[in-house]
Amino acid sequence: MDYQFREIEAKWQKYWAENQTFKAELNTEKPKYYVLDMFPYPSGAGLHVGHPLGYIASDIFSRYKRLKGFNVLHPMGYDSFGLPAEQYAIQTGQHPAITTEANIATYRRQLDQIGFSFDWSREVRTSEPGYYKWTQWIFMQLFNSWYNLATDKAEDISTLIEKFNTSGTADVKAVCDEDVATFLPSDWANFTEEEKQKELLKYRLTYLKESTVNWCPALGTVLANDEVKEGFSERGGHPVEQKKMMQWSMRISAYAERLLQGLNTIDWPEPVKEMQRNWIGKSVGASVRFSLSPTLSKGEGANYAYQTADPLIWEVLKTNARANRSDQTPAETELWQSLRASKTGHKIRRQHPIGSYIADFICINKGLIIEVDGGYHNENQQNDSLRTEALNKLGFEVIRFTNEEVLADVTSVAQKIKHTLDQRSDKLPANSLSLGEGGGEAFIEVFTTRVDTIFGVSFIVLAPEHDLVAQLTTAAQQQEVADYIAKTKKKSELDRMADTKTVSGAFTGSFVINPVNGEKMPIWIADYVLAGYGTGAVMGVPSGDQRDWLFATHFNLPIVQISDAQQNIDVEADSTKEGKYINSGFINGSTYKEATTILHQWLEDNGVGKAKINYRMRDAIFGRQRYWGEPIPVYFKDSLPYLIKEEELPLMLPEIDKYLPTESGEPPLGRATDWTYENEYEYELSTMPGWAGSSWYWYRYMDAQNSSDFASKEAIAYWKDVDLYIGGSEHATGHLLYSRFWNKFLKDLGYVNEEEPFKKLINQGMIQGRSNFVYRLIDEEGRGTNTFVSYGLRKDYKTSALHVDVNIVENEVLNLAKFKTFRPEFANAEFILENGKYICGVEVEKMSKSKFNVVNPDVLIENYGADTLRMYEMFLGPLEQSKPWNTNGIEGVFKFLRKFWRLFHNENWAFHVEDNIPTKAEFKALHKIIKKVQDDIERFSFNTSVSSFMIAVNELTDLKCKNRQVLEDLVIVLSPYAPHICEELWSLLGNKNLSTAKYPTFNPAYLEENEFAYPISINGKMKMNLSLSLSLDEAQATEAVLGNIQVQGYLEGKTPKKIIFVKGKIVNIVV
RNA sequence: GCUCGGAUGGUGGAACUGGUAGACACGCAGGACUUAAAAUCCUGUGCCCUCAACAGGCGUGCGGGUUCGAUUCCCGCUCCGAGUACCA
Repeated sequence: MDYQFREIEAKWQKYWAENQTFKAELNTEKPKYYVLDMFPYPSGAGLHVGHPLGYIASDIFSRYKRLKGFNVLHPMGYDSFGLPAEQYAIQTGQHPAITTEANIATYRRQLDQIGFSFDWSREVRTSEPGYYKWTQWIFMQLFNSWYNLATDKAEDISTLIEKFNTSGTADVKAVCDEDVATFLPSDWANFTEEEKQKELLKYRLTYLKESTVNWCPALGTVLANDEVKEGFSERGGHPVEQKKMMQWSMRISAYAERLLQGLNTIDWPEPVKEMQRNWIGKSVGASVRFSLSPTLSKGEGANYAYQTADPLIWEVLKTNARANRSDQTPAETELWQSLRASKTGHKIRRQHPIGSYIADFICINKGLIIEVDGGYHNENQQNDSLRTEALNKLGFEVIRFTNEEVLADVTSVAQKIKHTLDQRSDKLPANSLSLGEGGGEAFIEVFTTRVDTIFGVSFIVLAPEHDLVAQLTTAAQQQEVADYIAKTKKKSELDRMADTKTVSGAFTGSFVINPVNGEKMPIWIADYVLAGYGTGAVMGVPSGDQRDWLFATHFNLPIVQISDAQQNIDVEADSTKEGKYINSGFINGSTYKEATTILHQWLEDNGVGKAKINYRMRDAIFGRQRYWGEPIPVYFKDSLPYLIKEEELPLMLPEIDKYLPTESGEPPLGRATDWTYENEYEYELSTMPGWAGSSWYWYRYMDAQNSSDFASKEAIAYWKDVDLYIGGSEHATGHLLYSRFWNKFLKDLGYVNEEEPFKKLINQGMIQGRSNFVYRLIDEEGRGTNTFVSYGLRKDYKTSALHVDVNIVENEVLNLAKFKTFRPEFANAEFILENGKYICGVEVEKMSKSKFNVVNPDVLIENYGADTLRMYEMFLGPLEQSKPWNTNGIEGVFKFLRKFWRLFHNENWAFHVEDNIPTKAEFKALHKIIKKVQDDIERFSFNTSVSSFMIAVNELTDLKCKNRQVLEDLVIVLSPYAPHICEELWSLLGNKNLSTAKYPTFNPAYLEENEFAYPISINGKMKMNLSLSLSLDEAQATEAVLGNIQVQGYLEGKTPKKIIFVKGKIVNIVV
């Protein structure tokens, strides 16, 4: 029988499914090998032709590894939560679960007919409660953890509470919010439960925080940075704006350094690692504090050291403070008597301006403010907590006493104050570098990677959004600054990015002092400084930074040369690190390295800065205002979040009437009725983002049915990590980074064993569309006619190009009959042909329905079979290379499989093999392919092995090989690529279980030759071939070559100067 | 701008550590079989000169270099693709 691919493929697919042929073994002595594909989102369009490419490669690899004796885990599942199903639900009212289910069925059918060796018993779906239970469970672990910098890992929150109990915040080194409080164990003990929870939330690895988010009004949800491309949503291309919202976040920044270092330990494509490095964005530099210089000169200079107030309202505050001092409440007067003149051992001031407030009492060097409540001064009537918060921000701790307390027992109040002051260190801890540190001086903090250029600073620039801008702007500059900020806001993200040439900015009217030389320099705002990076403030060094140079030139600010190596700084900035410093005070004459070291030390010693590492990576937003996602297992009590109990998992997604946000703007979950925790507390209404379910799924495959753990300890210990992960590079900074983050976290908590989840990563190239065009003739009035001109002749006519369905074009030749039925108006189409054919134009574009360039794998399988599709997809080119989809060569692969089939059959298509001893040539052909295929697969060069199969089959056909022994081995070697035909032939050969056969052992003896046709080249140019025995050494070979008549002819009597002989490779004669 | 890829016949691509450039396939041309077509099989196919063969010349984006020898290594450039972006 001829090659009947349809019957053969159906038969073996059924056989594999019924026998669970590819079920990974549980108890085995075999070494493990875990091959993972990026699981698909089951979209309504069905499997895209790009998907099978990676799946086929991983399937070949898995089947090959099984033949090599490995216990292979090769699972598949669905990332089934996501936006499209929800969009569809909004439009149709259809529950997303139903759409998802239907789509999965299509995917499964399509996957099955390609003949993948997946272990379907381990299938996962992220939208199944049995799966998302564990996604929620991991969320809970994150909520219950903090990142301890001392041990450099995540720990249970109880270890933090323990520290608070025993030593307060003193020896806590954590990755946490910036506004954490500093307190003593006694303070902690006095915190209410609410206050404790509020404080702990600032440390948890998943936390609730007001943050600026990418809000997409059209989608009604928040998007992660990597889901926004150039100001538009990646999905749907809707505009995205910045908005402040309370949001769940993941403290991925805690892992920045480990995520960066881990990249050096894994075998991933360099571009992906590079993208992750850029995303993490580590910069090594220094933070420097520039103290604010008082703007008022009349006598204020003397007060400078104690200047702690907002410079703009200093005058007002000072006057008010003076008035307050002469109009004290009885309690204040009473207390002042006990505190004044260092009676407590600490210097305390009363009615002292701080920021835009006046503190009742303050000890500046301890950073402590004492407030007596119930006062009747105007400025004290503000909400106390607001005031405390603002003062905390400035770096001050506030303790409060009521009037009654003070009047009742002033001595005990004074004692308490003294005790608190005694306990406090002189400065606030160095890690809280906020305004107010260092005794209360106001300053602007900048981050720089070139602290060595600090003597070249001639101005400071703040982002227009910087917190201090309003306070720093003087009355005279008020209008200019306000105008500039308004202008910046109007500019869209896109404009701001496109317009990097125009220099713009505004002077605030205020000044800072450069700590290294005491020089006074102006504070500007400009939109080239970004609020979201570093501190939102930069020091302007025009001689060393081109942007600063442009800014200085534009606004006539001084440009100071700071290195003897800097050149042409009147034309452009020179950022050289060479040379010795000049005009640079105490670093004059030193080199870049020396200067940096000296300055780091100097900054630290003088309390005005320190060496600092900055990361660009922000914490990941972890909430979407969407329905079709994992509910966050949290409820709110007194507006603080609490976890539900572990045994209450999974928190099921509630049924709702429609899938839109509520009228009041709440997320869709707000529509759920009777959906409260313990019939009392509101649940969190946002759901988890798309990446939640995919950030740990490879562990679920290890033990997919487990109901008591996300996977058993034993399964995790055996399978460890993914040995080979194949997928698209579009996940480089999303999925692949989040997965590494969760993996490290789970490892810190001891749930998993490996630091990195994916040992080797391969990116399959993107499959682009390949569109075909016809050229419609245009008449004099510019209207399209019904006549079409072939591609080669289109230049002679006036035509317009039209997309034509690629499925009615073969090798760029249009099928005229099918074209006439393609659209009704083409029924009477006429053609101007070349060589009797209509040739279509070709262009590579994105694959889309509107461009008629979508090729459905189902059609190819119907026409050629899965084995042909599998081999053809591999034959297209290197796996990692992007390429346009093109079916032009598929015939060749199909012919190859028929030819292969014919090797096992006689002229009458009857199965026929012979049991004789293989000839030398047959062995040679076989062992060549055995070696070639194993080498190719190990280096993921699947396209070249397809070529080699063709060569092998051509050779064996020429040799008329019918030898059972040879053909049997050939079947095994080909089976990972074309499993169906090989299974059939394997069983025709009388064998069973091809998938557990042993890959044949390569024997180099069969490839040994005793002669080699040496290429003889003269001066490097190949002239002829000469067959010589491989046993000849250099002298013998040289003699034989020079003795050859033909060689002598080429030499034309010249004497060779030198002869290069490389055994088995080449002979080169130099004349 | 920066970072990372890439550029080889009419097309997809091969040449793995510097050693016969163009494997394998598509397409094209010619032939066999056939009444004919399809299918199948055979032959040829980088370009140029030449009736043709022999022989020769030129050829891996461009310009240099290293080397007996470069698609491969080095320097400089052009173009294409991807990512990223005023990151201090």
